[in-house]
Amino acid sequence: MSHSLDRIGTDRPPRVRIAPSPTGPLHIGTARTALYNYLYARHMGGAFVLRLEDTDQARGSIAYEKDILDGLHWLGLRWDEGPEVAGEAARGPHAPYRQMERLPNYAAAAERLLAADMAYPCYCTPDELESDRTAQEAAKLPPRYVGRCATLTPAERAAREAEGRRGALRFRVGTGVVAFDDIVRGRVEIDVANLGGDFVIVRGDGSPLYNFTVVVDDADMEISHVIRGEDHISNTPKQLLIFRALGYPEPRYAHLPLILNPDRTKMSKRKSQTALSDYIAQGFIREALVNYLALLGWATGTEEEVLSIDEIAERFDLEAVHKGGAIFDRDRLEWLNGQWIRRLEPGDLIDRLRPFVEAEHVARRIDWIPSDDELRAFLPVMRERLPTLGAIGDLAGFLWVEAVPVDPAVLVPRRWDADTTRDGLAAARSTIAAVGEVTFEADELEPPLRALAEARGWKAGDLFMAIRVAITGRTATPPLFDTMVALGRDRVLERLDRAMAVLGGGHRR
RNA sequence: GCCCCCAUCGUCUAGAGGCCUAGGACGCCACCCUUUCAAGGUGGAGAUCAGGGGUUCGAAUCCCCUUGGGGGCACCA
Repeated sequence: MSHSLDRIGTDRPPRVRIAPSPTGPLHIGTARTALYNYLYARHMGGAFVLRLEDTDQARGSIAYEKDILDGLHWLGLRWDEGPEVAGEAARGPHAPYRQMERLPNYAAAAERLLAADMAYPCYCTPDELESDRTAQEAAKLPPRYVGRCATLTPAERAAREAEGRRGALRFRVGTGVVAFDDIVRGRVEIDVANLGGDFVIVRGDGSPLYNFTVVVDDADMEISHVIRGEDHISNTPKQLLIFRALGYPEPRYAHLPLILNPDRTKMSKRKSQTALSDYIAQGFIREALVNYLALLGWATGTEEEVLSIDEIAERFDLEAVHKGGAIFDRDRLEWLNGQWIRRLEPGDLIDRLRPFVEAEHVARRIDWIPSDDELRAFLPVMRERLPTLGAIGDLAGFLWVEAVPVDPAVLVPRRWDADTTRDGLAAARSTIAAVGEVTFEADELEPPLRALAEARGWKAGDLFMAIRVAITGRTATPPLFDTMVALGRDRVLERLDRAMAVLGGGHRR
């Protein structure tokens, strides 16, 4: 029994799948698993299937389903076969791709198992099960189903049914060792005795459970390679047993290392940001996320670091995937995000910035929304200063507000006092005012202002800093002259006046 | 408790017996560039390859043990 049946033809193009459960928003780990499946399919010229595992009706929701589908879409992971979405019909020869619509398949498979006595009805109550478990725990034994209903006679079953009890269906685990050759881990062997006894495959209410549906569906959909998280290793023998009981060929398995919290535990919502939608909302772009995720647990073997999804698919090799878990390193993600932002075409960057600019407006952090032309003009100095798209407000928000708050304490440069600052700003104002409205360019602003500083014996940096704070309200900004151009002559002069007013009276002369 | 898995700089990793006095990247530090902030460039600190035994002329790479870490043990997926 420890020998596998025929494998699905290894000579044919592989069929892989991602099978998310809509019980939460798309998790970054699920996203990576989906990506690896996608990459493997693309690399091998196989098919990437999407299946929704929605049998947990208590926890699942349509909102989560949408979040997951949108997220996968956003990442650019197009599935070759999958359920209907947003009015679009289901795609692929194995429809439906939603488990709640495949119930008859599970019922038929369950019937076969029951008829062959490879599964049996179990009438144990939750209370009985619970007390079994506590007793085992007290005796320091591993939790396991005691088999109370394993040998019920037809008469005994009938008696229970007559009492109105609805039996769950348990799969007979038997004895022996189940082994499989994992593509990333090599040979894995697990003694059936450690599976926790006969396990439930169909609930008392007739709904099927994960370890059962996954096998029925993977077999129906002719999935050849199951690429999933390492947390599924202990489920594999159970599933293999069902594949065999049903007479289905076994897929090959590849168990991916987990993505970890900084403390090396499995990445969780409690300790890390796990929802892909949160990363999207913060302004990470798909190119960076895909690039980062692909390189978390796998490497090209070369020193290439910044790669597009196509370049990655070209190089992808499941056998080179790591065995050890990897901590999610946000700093590295941000670096890659910056790399990719700088690689975007200007028009593309503007389109992607749009929602973030609008969000700033909605949050009333800016007074109006800049036009594409305004954004485009300032793009060259913005792009290398944006770690994420969401940083746009911090970086350039001062451009799109009526007035900027100026703190006199930061307005006065370190080496200057209030009087010098007032003088400097006044002098700068007339110098700037002298520059023509039409030809208000960075090239024309810098020389006269430098000359002014020199004539007055000021360090150019001090003068520039005072102007910077006066017109932006902050000490760290894009280059000053580009900033003045973006603001426009009138607004620069107006802000200088306002800043001088902030400094108050104390007329000197 | 039981079963399974894993183990190279702080982090992601290269490395598949001699090319390794262990390479790259992020982060960190310094310098350069520079009006601030970034970006970019150069350089630096940072790993007795978890520890101990073997095998071998030779081990980060193969084997064993120990230690450490993780995952799983549901009528969740």
